[in-house]
Amino acid sequence: MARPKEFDPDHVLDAAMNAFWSRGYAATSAQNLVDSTGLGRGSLYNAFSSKHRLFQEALTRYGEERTARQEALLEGPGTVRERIRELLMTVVEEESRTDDPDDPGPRGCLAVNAAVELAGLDAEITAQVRRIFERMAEALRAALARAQRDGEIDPGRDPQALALFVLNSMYGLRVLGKTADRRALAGIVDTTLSVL
Amino acid sequence: MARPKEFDPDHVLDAAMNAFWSRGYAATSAQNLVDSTGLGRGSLYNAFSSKHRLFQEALTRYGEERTARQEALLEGPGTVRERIRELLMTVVEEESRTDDPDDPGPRGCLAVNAAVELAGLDAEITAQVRRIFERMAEALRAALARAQRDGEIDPGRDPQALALFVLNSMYGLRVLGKTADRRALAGIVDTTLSVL
DNA sequence: CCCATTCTTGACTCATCGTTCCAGAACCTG
DNA sequence: CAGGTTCTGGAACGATGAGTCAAGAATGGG
Repeated sequence: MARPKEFDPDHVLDAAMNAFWSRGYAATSAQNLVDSTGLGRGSLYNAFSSKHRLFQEALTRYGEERTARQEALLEGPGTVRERIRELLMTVVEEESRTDDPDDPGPRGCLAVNAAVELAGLDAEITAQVRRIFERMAEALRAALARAQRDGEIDPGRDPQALALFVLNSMYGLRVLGKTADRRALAGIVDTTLSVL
Repeated sequence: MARPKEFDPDHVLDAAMNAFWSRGYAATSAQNLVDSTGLGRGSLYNAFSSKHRLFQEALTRYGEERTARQEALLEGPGTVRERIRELLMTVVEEESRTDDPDDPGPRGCLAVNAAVELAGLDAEITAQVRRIFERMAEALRAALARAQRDGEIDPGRDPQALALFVLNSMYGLRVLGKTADRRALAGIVDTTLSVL
């Protein structure tokens, strides 16, 4: 009934997501998005209406992907402590700066970046970020509650409080990762885990 | 010998600092800076050369002020645990969102905001941020080492590692503060302090 | 009290911003 | 294979970005 799209919307969203992830929202121009997605301006605006909406869709996609992956990681085999250590060490690896001077450095977490850049300035995006944060907190809470049932962790502790504590450490790593080296970050992971 | 400046550079820097703090670097326009400082465009550029340099000077001023205040807080009376609790609870208060819908929400920490927005894209600012982070870590390390000498904390622990852990929690609060409420943040502070 | 110097004001430059528009191409249904 | 519809590529739009500049005003040393 009409001409079909020539692009895969998910690929385009991935490309846009990477552009926003590397530069941030404000510093990513429509031209950058045209270049990185390969679409023409018309197609891009026809499909996504505006830079703002494109960012929202990219952030949603990021949130789905990430939280799903991290939920799977937490539900994997081994003790919950081991699972949480792996979760945090994945962040450490992602944030570790290399010695290559051409390396643009770690990109952090798109949701954290969006929170810092846009929370308070953009209610919609703030709400999206909150949903992502809450979903991650819930995944951690469930894992910790499981550890309590299994006798791995003191059942007297508040699993929700512990979950927020771990999440807080994780987001701290996203910030300190901008300047700290891998050893320092790994030490923080050790100290964080000593609470559990 | 020449016409004297009609403005106080420190006041102007404070005004610019607040503008950048509220909106971020990229989203703060030269016009915003003209409006918030009250200077004419010419005077602003004559005194600070460029938006980038103005940001650097504002960030430097922020770093001096903040680290000095936090060093003083850590060196104050009482146990080091109490001092660190007060430091973290100050952050919690700063980041606590009110129920007022007109409240633009917490602004976070300018150094953390700069790290997230600009690290990897701007080597000079990344270096400045690193200096601020390291100075805060050192202040914490000194306080923790003092607590060890005083028998308040197990002298077997690595004070540098503990300092980075506390700093990491603090920067995590700057992120989670964008969406979490005061109770959640206060709980994170409690859990963080349970390590010491 | 004049002159070299620096500061102030705001109009101006020109590049780039996000977005719109349009002419042609591609498709599906009938 | 005609007609209705949507997609494509890129030119064009008005607005705004960062930064410049020129003309006048304020200063203090000679």
